[in-house]
Amino acid sequence: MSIQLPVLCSSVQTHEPLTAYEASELATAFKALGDPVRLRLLSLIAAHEGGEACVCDLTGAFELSQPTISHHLKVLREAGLVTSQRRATWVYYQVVPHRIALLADVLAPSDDPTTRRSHSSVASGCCAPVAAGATS
Amino acid sequence: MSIQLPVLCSSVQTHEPLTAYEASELATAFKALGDPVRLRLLSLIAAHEGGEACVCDLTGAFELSQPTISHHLKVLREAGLVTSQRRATWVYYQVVPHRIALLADVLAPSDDPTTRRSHSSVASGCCAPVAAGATS
DNA sequence: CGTCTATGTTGATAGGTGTCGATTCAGCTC
DNA sequence: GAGCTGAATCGACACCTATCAACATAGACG
Repeated sequence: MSIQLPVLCSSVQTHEPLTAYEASELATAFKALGDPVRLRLLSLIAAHEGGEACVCDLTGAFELSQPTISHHLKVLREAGLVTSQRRATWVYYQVVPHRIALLADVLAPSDDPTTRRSHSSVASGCCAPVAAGATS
Repeated sequence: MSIQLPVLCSSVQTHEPLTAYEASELATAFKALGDPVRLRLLSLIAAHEGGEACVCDLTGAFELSQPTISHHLKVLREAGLVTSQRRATWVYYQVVPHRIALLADVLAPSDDPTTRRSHSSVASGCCAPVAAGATS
């Protein structure tokens, strides 16, 4: 259900243009970010105590119905940007930091590789496809 | 015609959740990135000699009509991610590096502010709205 | 088991988006 | 000015998406 996002060697600002495949995978993630509600959901989850939040913590922040919030969370989940975890009656969502950091790296300028931010999973898996462990 | 993108103090991964306004402005930019064609256009322009490319350099890379490419370039331009410049018969597009770097910063983890990437215009204008000088 | 609460799913609908062909516009060259 | 080339715009169409109300599902609790 979730996509596989390749770890990239090229950045948007490198001399190596993105391949059609890379662009296609990345676009799915950026498209998920391309909605104000989902951006706020993401930051709300990250800002919430313990780095996780249940749906009931999130719906209150919007004047939207619960199914709509649930829909947006599904989009984020299928883009691999968050994971969900059921505990008792509640479903808790957490962000996937390395996934978001990967997107940041794609956008970051690459003219200064020495100071280039390196994130564990990103650095270790460069140029190799990495299965994104999203929720089942 | 172009949007104003505020320089943010909060990141997606901070304890400060995005405001509705910030999220709305950012979403416009991320939405522009949420299409594989536009992502490739962006990287093609950046990778092109001199950091700029005319439309005729770009259309050849896709099996899409010229109006379609022109449409995608317009979306990128209105999102403030590229600027255009007419020289003689040709129109040259260039990326707006600090704008893309700003998006990278929003996504980048903020738990380590000392190593946080700082880009000229971003760092200098923190928390103040910055007019994005896109093409007229 | 029945009920209650919290989430997810479905179906419907209005509006947005990507694409193209046809046309128009801008600037060069003759 | 006429004609040519590169690029933008327009109108139309198919497809996608955000949203809601209604319903279904999962687990807790009596």
